[in-house]
Amino acid sequence: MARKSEGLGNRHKRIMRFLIDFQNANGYSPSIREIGESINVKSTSLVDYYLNQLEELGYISRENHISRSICIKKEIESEPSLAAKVTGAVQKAGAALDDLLQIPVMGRIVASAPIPMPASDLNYFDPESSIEIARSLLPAKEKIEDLFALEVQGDSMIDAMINDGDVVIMKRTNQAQNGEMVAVWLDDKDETTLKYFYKEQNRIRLQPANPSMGPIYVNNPASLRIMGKVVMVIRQVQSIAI
Amino acid sequence: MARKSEGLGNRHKRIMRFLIDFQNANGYSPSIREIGESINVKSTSLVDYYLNQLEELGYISRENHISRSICIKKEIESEPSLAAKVTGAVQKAGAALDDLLQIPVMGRIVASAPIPMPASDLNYFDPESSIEIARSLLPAKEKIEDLFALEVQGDSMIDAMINDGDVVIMKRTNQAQNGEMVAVWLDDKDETTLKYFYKEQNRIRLQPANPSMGPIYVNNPASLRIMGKVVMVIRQVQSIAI
DNA sequence: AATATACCGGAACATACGTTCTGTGTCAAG
DNA sequence: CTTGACACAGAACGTATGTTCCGGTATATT
Repeated sequence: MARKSEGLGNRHKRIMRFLIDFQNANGYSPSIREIGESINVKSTSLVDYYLNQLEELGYISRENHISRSICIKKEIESEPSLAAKVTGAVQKAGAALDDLLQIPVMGRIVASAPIPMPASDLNYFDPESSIEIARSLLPAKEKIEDLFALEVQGDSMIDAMINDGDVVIMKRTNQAQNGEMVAVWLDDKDETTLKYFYKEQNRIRLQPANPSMGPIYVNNPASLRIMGKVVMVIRQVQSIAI
Repeated sequence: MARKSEGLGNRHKRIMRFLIDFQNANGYSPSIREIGESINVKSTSLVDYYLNQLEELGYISRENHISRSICIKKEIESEPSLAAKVTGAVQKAGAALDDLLQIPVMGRIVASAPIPMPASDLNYFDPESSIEIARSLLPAKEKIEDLFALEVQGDSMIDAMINDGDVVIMKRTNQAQNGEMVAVWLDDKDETTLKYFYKEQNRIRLQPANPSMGPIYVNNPASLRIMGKVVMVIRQVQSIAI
C-alpha cells in the first residue's frame, strides 16, 4: 500500500465525508465506533488515531471524554469549491434576474371550495407571498401574467398524483384542450378538483390521473367552470410521517 | 408551586435556551446531567422527564441510548429577533443573484438499475445538463454541492406519488432519518426504489407512499444502500394522454 | 540486518451517560 | 377523605463510548 507522509489520505477524506454526512443527517456527531464502521475499520484505536491527526491538522475539534463531541472546523473539498465557484459566478452573472420569475401564490386549493383567482385586471403583486421559478423550467411560451400558484390542501387531489402541501403552478384560462390537466369547479358537486380534460361529442369527460378511478361525465357544460390548467407541480419533500 | 397544564413552563424555556446556547457554544448537545446543572435540578430523571415533554411537543428530537443526540426542531418563540434576523439575512443575502441554483441532472432513475451518482470527489459540472431551481424553493440549509437531479423513467415509483417524467431533486447522503423519503438500492432485489425510511429496532422498514401497499423489511442493513434523500419533486405537466 | 515509523487489530478499562425504579410531597378533582 | 396526576430527588443499572496498552505487520531508512 502506498505510503503518504503528509496531507490527507483517502481514509481521512472518507472520515471527513462521513462526519459531514452524518451530522447533516442526524444533527449530532457519530461515535468513534460508528466512524469505524463507515470506513471498515474494526478497532476504535485506529479511528482515534485518525481523528487525532485530523484534529492536529485543524479539520475537526473534539473534547476529551465527551461523547460525540466532534466538530467540523474546516471543510475538506480539494478543488471543486473553486470550479463550482467559478461556474457558479459566471452562470449567475449570465442568468441574472432575467431567469427568475415571481409567481404570486394566491392561496390554497381545497376540494370543498372554489379556487381563489387573481383578479384579471388588477395585477396585484405581493412579493411576500410569491414563489420563484426558474424560467427555464417552464414552457417558453407561457405568459407570466397568466401564471399563479396554489398550495394544495388535503388529500382530495391524490388521484391526480398531487399531495397535500404540494404547490401547483397554474395558468389562468377558461378554455382547455383535450388531455390537459385542469382545475375545474363543479357546480352540482360544489367542489374543485384537478382532472384531465376531454371534450367528447356531447359531454365532457373528466378523467382522474389514477387509472383505478372512473371518470366523471358532465353533460351540461354550464355546470362546469374551468379555472385554469396545471402547468407544473412542485412538491417539497420534508419528513412526512406515515 | 404554581401548576401549569399546557404550553411551555419556565423550566422548559430555560432548557430550550440552554440547549441553543450550549450547541451554539460547543457545537454539540449537552448531556442530561449538564442540562440538569444548568437549571439546578439534581436528578437526571427529572431532566429526562422534561426532555420527553419537549420531544412530544415537537421542540426537540433525540435518539434512544445515544449520548448528546438532542436536536432542536423548533425555535422557541418570544425571541423573534434572532430567528427573524437569520432568516432575514439569509433571504436578503440570497435575494440578489444567489437565488438561482444550478443543479446537475445526473441521468434517469429506473427501478431496474442503480442511480447514476455524482462522484463525490469529482465535482463535474455540465451546464448543458443542469436544471435551475430558485433557492427560495429549497430548505435553506441544503448545501448545493450535495444536490443533484434525476429524471424518473417508468411508472415504478408511482406508489411514491412520482410519475414517469418527473424530476426529483435529491441530496446525496448515505444516512437517513426516520420518515424521510430516500432512494435506496436493494441488493437482493437488484432494484432502486423510492420509499419512506424507518429504522426500527433491528431492521429497516421501507414504506411505500401508497398506503395500500405493504412495507418492505430489510433485516440486513448491508443489503441496502441509501443513495440519497428526496428533497423536491417537480412535474412539468404537458398534455398527457390517458 | 537493524531500526524507526506509519498502519492496524484486539482487548481491557474507566467512566460518561441514558434509562428506570422507588419513594415523597403537592394539589386538584371526585 | 380518597384518588390520581404531576413534579421532583436519589439511587441503581446497563451500556455506549472514549482512552489506553499491547502486539502485530509492512515499508522505508540507516
